[in-house]
Amino acid sequence: MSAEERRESVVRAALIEFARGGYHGTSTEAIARRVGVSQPYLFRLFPGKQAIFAAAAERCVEETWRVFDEASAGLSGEEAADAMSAAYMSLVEDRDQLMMQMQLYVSVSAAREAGEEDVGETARRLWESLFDRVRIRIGGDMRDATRFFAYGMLINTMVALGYPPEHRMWSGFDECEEPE
Amino acid sequence: MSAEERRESVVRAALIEFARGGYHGTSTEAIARRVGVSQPYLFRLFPGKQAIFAAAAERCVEETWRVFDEASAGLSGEEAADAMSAAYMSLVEDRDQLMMQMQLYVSVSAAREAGEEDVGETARRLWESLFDRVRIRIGGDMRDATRFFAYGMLINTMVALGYPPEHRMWSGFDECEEPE
DNA sequence: TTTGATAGTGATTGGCCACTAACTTTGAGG
DNA sequence: CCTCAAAGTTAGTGGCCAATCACTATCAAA
Repeated sequence: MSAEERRESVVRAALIEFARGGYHGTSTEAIARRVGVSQPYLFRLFPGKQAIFAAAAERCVEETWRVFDEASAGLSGEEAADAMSAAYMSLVEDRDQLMMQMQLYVSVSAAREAGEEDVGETARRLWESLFDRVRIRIGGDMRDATRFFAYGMLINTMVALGYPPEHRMWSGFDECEEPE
Repeated sequence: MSAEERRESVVRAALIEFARGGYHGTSTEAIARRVGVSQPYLFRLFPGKQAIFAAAAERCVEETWRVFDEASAGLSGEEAADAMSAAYMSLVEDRDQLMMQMQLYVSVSAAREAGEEDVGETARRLWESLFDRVRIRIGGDMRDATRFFAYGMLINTMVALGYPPEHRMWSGFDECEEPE
């Protein structure tokens, strides 16, 4: 397998492992095991653990946009917002995708603590790129976009806490999304 | 200083350190240093690192409720909601309080990975206790409470990402809170 | 002044983990 | 068949960290 293909599979594996364990709670050993490769080989493909995390984070955000983009293709305004809401709700099935998002957000403060300010800049760049693409798609209004992301962040939180879909804590979402 | 008083100061120090570094990114050494005590002594006051984290998490949630409770004392319905929104907005100044919340949420998935399912149960208990107290205070409606917490989670995220208060990313919040 | 309980420390240990170095395998092109 | 580069491994290192153990210091009551 070519180095480029390996890097791709490392990113996929890393996204899953980091999503579940967080940056410090995930060993490169665990990632390597999931890829099916020896642990030191990761360091031939990436300069270090940080770089693997960064690649997984970027992949996560791009993947999220891909889901939004597909769901709302050809739509705009409120229709696009509804389509993307429904798409995000279905992402609840994909815990890893959502948890990787949260891990990215919290990792910024840990990195700042360690003096790595550029982690924060990267994370904000990713956030804004997603935010603005969504905002444009639903009509450009800042408040609409903010509301959209607010519910998104609550969904992330409830998935993190492990609430099953039928739990009463999900019952307050029926105003923003009534699929059928 | 009595053991009980020491435990209290450990909880306060732990909240700050865990908020900034996350569970795995924070050493008991760092907590002890902040308390001004030797690292092994922590293990006389608490059975282990997990217990310190749990105590800090519980403290964090109770403190958040205290802020809400004070801000909305004697109010109800929309007035209470507005007062608590404003109070939460002012909590943005207290990064540690907000970040500890997020660390609690993401720690659940890491704990589940490690087979400690009771961490999730504890976290959900804390979440629901806060959620329901707020919900009652603002009138009891599930959708209102969900909206309230949705914006709260977005605020947490933006604080985590390190956006200063005057940044354009905060401009979408003016529908839910117009202080003066 | 002894006694005993409680507060607190220094030294250590065993385990994990990111990362390195040196070596082996594989396979496509001449 | 040979060669050489790229893919991949085994073995190891130094550092950190949670937890333990054995010890000291303080002080109030008998």
